[in-house]
Amino acid sequence: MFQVDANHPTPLYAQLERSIRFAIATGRLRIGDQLPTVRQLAVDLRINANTVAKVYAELERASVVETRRGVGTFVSARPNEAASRRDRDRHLRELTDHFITETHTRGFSIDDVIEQLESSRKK
Amino acid sequence: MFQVDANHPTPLYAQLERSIRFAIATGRLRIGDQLPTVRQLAVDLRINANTVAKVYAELERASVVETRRGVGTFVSARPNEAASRRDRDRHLRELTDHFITETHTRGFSIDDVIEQLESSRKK
Amino acid sequence: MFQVDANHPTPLYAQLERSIRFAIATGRLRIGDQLPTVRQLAVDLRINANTVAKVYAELERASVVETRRGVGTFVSARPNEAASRRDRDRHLRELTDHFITETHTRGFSIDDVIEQLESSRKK
Amino acid sequence: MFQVDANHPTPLYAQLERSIRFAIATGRLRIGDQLPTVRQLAVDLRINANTVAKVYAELERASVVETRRGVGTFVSARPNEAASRRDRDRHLRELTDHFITETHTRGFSIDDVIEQLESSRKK
DNA sequence: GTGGTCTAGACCACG
DNA sequence: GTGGTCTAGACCACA
Repeated sequence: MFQVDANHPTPLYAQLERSIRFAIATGRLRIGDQLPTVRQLAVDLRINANTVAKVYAELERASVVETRRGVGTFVSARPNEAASRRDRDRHLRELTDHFITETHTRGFSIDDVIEQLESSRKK
Repeated sequence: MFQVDANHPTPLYAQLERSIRFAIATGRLRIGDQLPTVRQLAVDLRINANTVAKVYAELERASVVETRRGVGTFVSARPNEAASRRDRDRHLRELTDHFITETHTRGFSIDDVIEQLESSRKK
Repeated sequence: MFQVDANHPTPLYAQLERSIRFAIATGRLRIGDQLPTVRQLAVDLRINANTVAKVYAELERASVVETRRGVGTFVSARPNEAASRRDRDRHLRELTDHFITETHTRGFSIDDVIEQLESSRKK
Repeated sequence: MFQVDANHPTPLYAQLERSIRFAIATGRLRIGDQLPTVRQLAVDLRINANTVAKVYAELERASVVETRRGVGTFVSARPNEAASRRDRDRHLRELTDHFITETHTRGFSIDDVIEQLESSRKK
């Protein structure tokens, strides 16, 4: 559901927070949906439970999620659709920029990459 | 020329390294081009010169740039690609497949991605 | 455990890196052993903690040590030697021939050298 | 005659000074022998003439060499034999320590190295 | 004037 | 308490 990479220089908590916010912004998580428990998510992502708890707390402070004691954590925010569109664009651009950088490091040009993607599209 | 954002949770040095690699990947920096001096770039980006120096050192370790003592820092020639054509193709396919999966998880189609890549190529 | 000399013209970080690699090469540090903490080693050697951290980071990049965040730094398993027996032999011969030439230029015989190597092995 | 390595972390001037002192200490350069001219040595070693000049000046200040204007630079020191012996030992030890570290980095044990050296000795 | 090294000290991420 | 990041500022090596 969410992804974090311990070797990525971005702090784990920031990766996770962003990942959750993005899932909500794009509708993969909707208002009222329950998030995984702190411990479960920590196990799934192989990170420390404190790190997950910190992110949930931060999201609660921002009114993005709501914690009901003894029950769980739920999505409370109503994403701003306009902002979401901008977020999507920005996010796609970041992903592709990083991909371009990474493939170039390994010796491939943008043209190589586009060609490969087009052949994937046809399939 | 390069961009970093002190408020972004990704470390400044990682942002800058990526930014430089991206400039090379997209052809805005070419082999032999001189990079800004350590101190000048530090002033431009409003970050510490040590942070810039760290990035240049890291890029030199990776043979992306070459420093000539007392002269400056330059984009170095790309190392020879020793792998066979077949290995290269397989490698590119792996990278691309991984990228498609990642973007798809986030709700982007292959067409979205190709469009974004094309726009990077034009710059 | 490790030695550096602030008056030696070789940079401290280079002295320390070599010292740690030497300790591993001679078996005084083994796979899995924990290295001193950054701050402790800085105190012991009377150098700045950043200098130690730089060395640990460099050794990690070279896969010589492994750091576990919030835990410590450890000697990592040696990467698999992928080269064939034949290539390895040739490589070792090249290194050794170069070394013999270098020591001979400075007036040492092969016997002198072997004797010195034996004494390192015993430690 | 002398060796310096621009990629070695030790400053060029220190490498060169040491190299010259060692040649004198071991008798490869004797009292009255002429050293190469600053410019010639700079060309041979592919370093800047200022660096060579700086070393010669330093050696002159230490009365190791003597410069006769318009003539050249000559060895003036009488090496201390006892000190020279200690220097030799220390030097050999440094060389072998570095060699052990380097070969270990490339996956060879001290035993591998000794074995290779012994086979070279027999030839 | 270029990059490189080192320091002292602050603050952060993680377990 | 562990390592990581960043800063400000000093001094050095080299061209």
